[in-house]
Amino acid sequence: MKKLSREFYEREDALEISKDLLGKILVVPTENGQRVSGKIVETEAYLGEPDKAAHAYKKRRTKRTEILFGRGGYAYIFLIYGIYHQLNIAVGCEGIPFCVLVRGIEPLEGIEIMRQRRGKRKDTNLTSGPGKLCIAFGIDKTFYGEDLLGKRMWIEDNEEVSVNKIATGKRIGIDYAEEYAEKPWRFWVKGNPFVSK
DNA sequence: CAAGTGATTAGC
DNA sequence: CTAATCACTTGC
Repeated sequence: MKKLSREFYEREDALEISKDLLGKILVVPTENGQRVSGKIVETEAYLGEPDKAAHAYKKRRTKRTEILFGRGGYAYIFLIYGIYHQLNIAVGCEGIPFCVLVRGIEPLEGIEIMRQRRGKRKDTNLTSGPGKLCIAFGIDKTFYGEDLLGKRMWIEDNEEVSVNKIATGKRIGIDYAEEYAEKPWRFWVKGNPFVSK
């Protein structure tokens, strides 16, 4: 398996990238080098400048969103509701603050480790939500700004998800974004149990 | 269904 | 400086 290239992340179309990321493999090795990985089954796109739901709306540039303005292919981690981390991927070229939020992952390798980190729960509950998958993969804000072509975490290519298995819908939890709350910028793999509810 | 949680941001 | 806000999860 090979890592996705910088070019993959630096395309102009964040919606296209969001769709393409479905079915790809996120890998975050543990400290002793064991692979923990899973298939991405749910994503959301945030289009930066015009998108009221995005942190980088109107090119709002702060300490937190800074990474989005750099090149594509870097991890954008942030804390939400004081407790949970979320995994985003900064995409688009320098100066274009697009990002893709990873909301659902199907565990593949290192499932035992995920169980340990998540406590005793049903397997479908390990990674079926943005906060949960970060716990399962051990992602915290020390991963902020991590290069996805580096050694600490990356995404591997995998077979394409056929178009007729991809579902589209409104994004979650952004009711404040007015007309942008209705945009169908959320993508998931139809019928997959690891898609959040 | 409601509450908890604390970083981040915007507004004085 | 202070207050308001929030791209969620869990346990009642």
